[in-house]
Amino acid sequence: MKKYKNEKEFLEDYDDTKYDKLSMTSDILLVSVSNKDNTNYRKTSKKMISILLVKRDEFPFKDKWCLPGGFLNPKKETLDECAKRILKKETNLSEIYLEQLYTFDDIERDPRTRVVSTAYVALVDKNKLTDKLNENALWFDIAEISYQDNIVNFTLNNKQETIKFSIKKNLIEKTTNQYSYSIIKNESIAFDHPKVILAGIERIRNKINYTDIVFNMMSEYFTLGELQDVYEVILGEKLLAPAFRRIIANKVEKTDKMLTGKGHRPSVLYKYKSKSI
Amino acid sequence: MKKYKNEKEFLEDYDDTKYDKLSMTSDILLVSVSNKDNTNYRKTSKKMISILLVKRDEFPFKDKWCLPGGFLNPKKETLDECAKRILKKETNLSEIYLEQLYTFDDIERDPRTRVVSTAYVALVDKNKLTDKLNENALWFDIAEISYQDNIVNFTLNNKQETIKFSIKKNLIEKTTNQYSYSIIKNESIAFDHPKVILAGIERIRNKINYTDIVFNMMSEYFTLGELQDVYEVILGEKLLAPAFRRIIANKVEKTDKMLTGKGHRPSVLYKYKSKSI
DNA sequence: CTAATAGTGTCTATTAGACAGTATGTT
DNA sequence: AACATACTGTCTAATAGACACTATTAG
Repeated sequence: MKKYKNEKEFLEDYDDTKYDKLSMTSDILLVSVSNKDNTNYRKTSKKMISILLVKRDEFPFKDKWCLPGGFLNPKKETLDECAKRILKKETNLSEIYLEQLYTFDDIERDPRTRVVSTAYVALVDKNKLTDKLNENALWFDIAEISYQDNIVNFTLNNKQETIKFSIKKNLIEKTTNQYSYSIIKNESIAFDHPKVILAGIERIRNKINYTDIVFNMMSEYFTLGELQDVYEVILGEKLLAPAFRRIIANKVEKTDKMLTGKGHRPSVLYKYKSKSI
Repeated sequence: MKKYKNEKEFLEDYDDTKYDKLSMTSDILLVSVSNKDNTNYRKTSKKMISILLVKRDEFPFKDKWCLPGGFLNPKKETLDECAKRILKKETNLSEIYLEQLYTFDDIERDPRTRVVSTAYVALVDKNKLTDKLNENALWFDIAEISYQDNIVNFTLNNKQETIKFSIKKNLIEKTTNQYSYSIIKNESIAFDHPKVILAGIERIRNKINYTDIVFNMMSEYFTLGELQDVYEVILGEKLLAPAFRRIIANKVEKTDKMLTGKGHRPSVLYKYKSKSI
C-alpha cells in the first residue's frame, strides 16, 4: 500500500469509486389525530390515530401504498434534510415534529438494489394542513391495533379502502425487550413499511408517558377530554380522569375559552404549556 | 419514461449505476465496567465505565483514536451483521449485547467521501474477554463526565494517556428534549465519534432505569454493592442502599456464594434473574 | 327530565426517600 | 478495637388508583 506523508496528500489521491456503494432513503411515518364522526348529538367524536400513505404509481410495488420517502442526495443533504424536503413536498409545512426512528436495512427490502432506509417519525396537527394533499397521498385511520401473543394486527381505513397487515414480534434480547419484526400478512403495503409503522407507533406509545410528544398532534386549543382520548387511543387503554388530570396538570394551561354546543356540560379549552427550564 | 408491463420486466431493465450512491459504516461503542484499583485494604475498588478505542494507523485521522467500525459490504451483509463481524474481530466474542443507537450522517463527517454511519452500542463483561486484544485496541476508563450548562466534558484514561473532549448540547425540540450535538473541544478522537460516545452513554443511562441492560456488563456473580456502584457511575449520582435494594430485588437472585477477604463484612453474591414472561 | 360528559374531593394503596440501627469480616 | 461495608427495619413523603359525587349543557 502506498505511503502518504500527510492527510492532505492522502485525500488528494483518494478514489472512492473503487468501493462498493449503496443508496439510502429517508422514509417518514407522518402521524396525526382524526375525529371519528358520530351521529349521536350527545356523544363526543372519538379520536383516532391517522397516518399518511402514498400510492405508488411506478414499479416496484406499483399501486401499493407506502410511506412518503425518497432517495438521499449523497452530495448535498443529510437524512434529516431529506426527510424535511419530502415532508415539505407532501404537506407544504416546514415546522413539523421530526425524530429519527430506526435504520432499516434488510438486504432484500428493495427489489431493485441494496437500499438502506433511515425512517423518521413526524407528528402534525392535521388541521394545520390547509393545502390540498398531493393526489397520490391519503390519510388512513388506524382502526385497530390488536396484540395476540406476539402477533400485531393492524387495520387501516380510509373512505374507500381497508388495509390489514400482521407482524410477528420475535424477542431477540431479554434484558431490554428488543424484538425483531417479521411481516406475516401484508397485501397492500410496499417494502418493509409495515415494520416502520409498527416501530413508529410503539415509539410514540413509549414516549407519550415521559415526554410532551402528544402535543405535536393536538390543535392549539383542546379540552382535557380530547387530550385524554388521544392518550387512550395511543396507549390502547382507558385511563381514569382524576389521575390523568393530575399527571398532565403542569403540561397545560387553562384558557378563558370554552367548548360548547355538545349536548352536555361545556368544557374548558386548554393550551400546551412548555416547561420553562 | 419507459412503460413496463410488470414488475419483473421493470427489474430486469433496472440500472442502479445511474444514481448517486454512498458508503456506509457500522461503528460500535463497546462498553464495559472496570475496577479502579485501590490501595486501602478496607475500601472496595470503585467501578468505572470503560469503552474500547482503536488507534488508527492509516489516514484519515492517522494516530487518532476511534471507535471500532468498518465499511458495510452492501452486497451481502446487514448493518447488524457488519457490527457483529467487527465485534468478533475485536473481541473474539459472538454473544454480545448489541443495540442500534443512531445513524450519524453529517455530510463532512468523513473527509474522504460521503459516509453515513449507523452506530451501535455493545455491552460486555470484560472478564469474558480471555483473548488478547488487537494491538491497536485499548480500553479507556471514563474518568469523568461533567455537565456545565449544556456542555458535556469527557475525560478518558488509560495507563499511558488521558483524552479530553467537550460537546455542546443544543436543544432542538422542546416537547421531547431532543438535542443536537456539536463538538467544541477534541484533539484525540477521529470523525464524529465523540458524539457517538455521548449518545451511547446517554442511551445506557436512560435505559438503566427501565430495563435490565446493566446486567450485560456484570459478571455472572456480583454483590449488590457492586451492582449499586455500577448504577451510580452510570447515573452519576449516589443512591440510597435500602431503596436501591427494593428496586432491583426482583431482578436478582441470591446464591449460596459469599465474597470474603475484604476487611469488612462479607457480602452475598447474586445472579441476574431474567423475568419469566 | 335525560343522557352524556366535565370536573373535583377524598380515601386507600403503593412506591420512593431518609435515617438509624445492627451485623460481621480484616488488620 | 477500629474501620469499612453489608444488610434491615421503619417512619415519612409522594404518587397512583379508585370511586363517588356534583355541575352543566342540548334536546
